[in-house]
Amino acid sequence: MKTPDELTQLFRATGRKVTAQRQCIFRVLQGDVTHPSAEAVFEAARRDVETISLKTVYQTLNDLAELGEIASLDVGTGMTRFDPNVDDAHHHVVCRQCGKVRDVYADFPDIRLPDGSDLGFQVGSAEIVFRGLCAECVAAGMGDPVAGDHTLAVSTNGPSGQ
Amino acid sequence: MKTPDELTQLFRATGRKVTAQRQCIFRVLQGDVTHPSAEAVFEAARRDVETISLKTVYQTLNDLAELGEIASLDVGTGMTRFDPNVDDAHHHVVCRQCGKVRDVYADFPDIRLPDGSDLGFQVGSAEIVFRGLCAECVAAGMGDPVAGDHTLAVSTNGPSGQ
DNA sequence: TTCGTATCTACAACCTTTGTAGATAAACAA
DNA sequence: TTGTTTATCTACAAAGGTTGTAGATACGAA
Repeated sequence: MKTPDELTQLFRATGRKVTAQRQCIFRVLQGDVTHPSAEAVFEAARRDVETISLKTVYQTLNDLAELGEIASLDVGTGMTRFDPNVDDAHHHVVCRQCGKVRDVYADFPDIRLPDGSDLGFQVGSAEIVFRGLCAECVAAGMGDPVAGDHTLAVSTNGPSGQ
Repeated sequence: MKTPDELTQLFRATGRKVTAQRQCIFRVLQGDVTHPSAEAVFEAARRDVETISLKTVYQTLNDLAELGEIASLDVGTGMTRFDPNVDDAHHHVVCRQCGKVRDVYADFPDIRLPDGSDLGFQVGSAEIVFRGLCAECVAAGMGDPVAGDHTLAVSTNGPSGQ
């Protein structure tokens, strides 16, 4: 994701207006590695701009995703998560217990559909989601990292796949 | 997934009752490779049992998932998809345009988090989702298989990951 | 400063999924 | 077969996340 200043320019250049609410969201996202939900961005932004509305957060996040400045991913935690990191190809690891999401910087050059197994699909990208328990949930004795493999998900909305 | 008869026995053995509605759902799922949504199962089941309710479909699908007979996956199409195939380890390919989901039977033995990149996570499983355009959408001229990589997702709810 | 227009907030609606209540029917024993 | 228990059924409403609408506001260029 670009810096708040660069995003300001980008928004103006694309016919969008730059408001205090939007700049606040730019700052909130800057350097965030937690893949926050819209609600989480809302909570954080509200600490700066008390009157910001959830709708504005959704709108701005969707604009940023449309511009390719952030990626929206659905990792099965019930809500869309937003990833400001779109510059480096990466995958994700998700905690089955608390829903924590982190980037995985590892290259898997072999992830390619073998010829004949594409069922006619023109495949453009591949994503890997690792599932298990984060350190905190392990320490809390949440048990088997595989057990209860229920209702999970992954989905990206980056500029060009990853 | 087991056969409808085997599922009938399994349901009884686990203290569940077997109704005409449930057996209808068993039959609908049998051999289905489309990864139907609850709504799709509902539509199909209603052709057999006109009075079935959507709630019953959700209830039965959740029961089947709990028993490990089907997997629920969230591939970012907005609703949970259900996969009767839980016997073979596999991954998924998703059409960006129409939401079609198909199984991918390919083994990727290298999909493992390198030491030190797990961020403290105890990883139990990994899923790969391939995204692109299905043959029909390619024929319909839906364009770039990568463009508009918006709002996608993947999530399994199998018996023990994959 | 002025004006046109995008954005704001508040509120309601949407969609998928789940909870509740009373009616119904499966399972099992007699 | 009949009766009894109890899970399941349908219908309805509600939850949670997300998006549409309307009028008020404020950005940004002249």
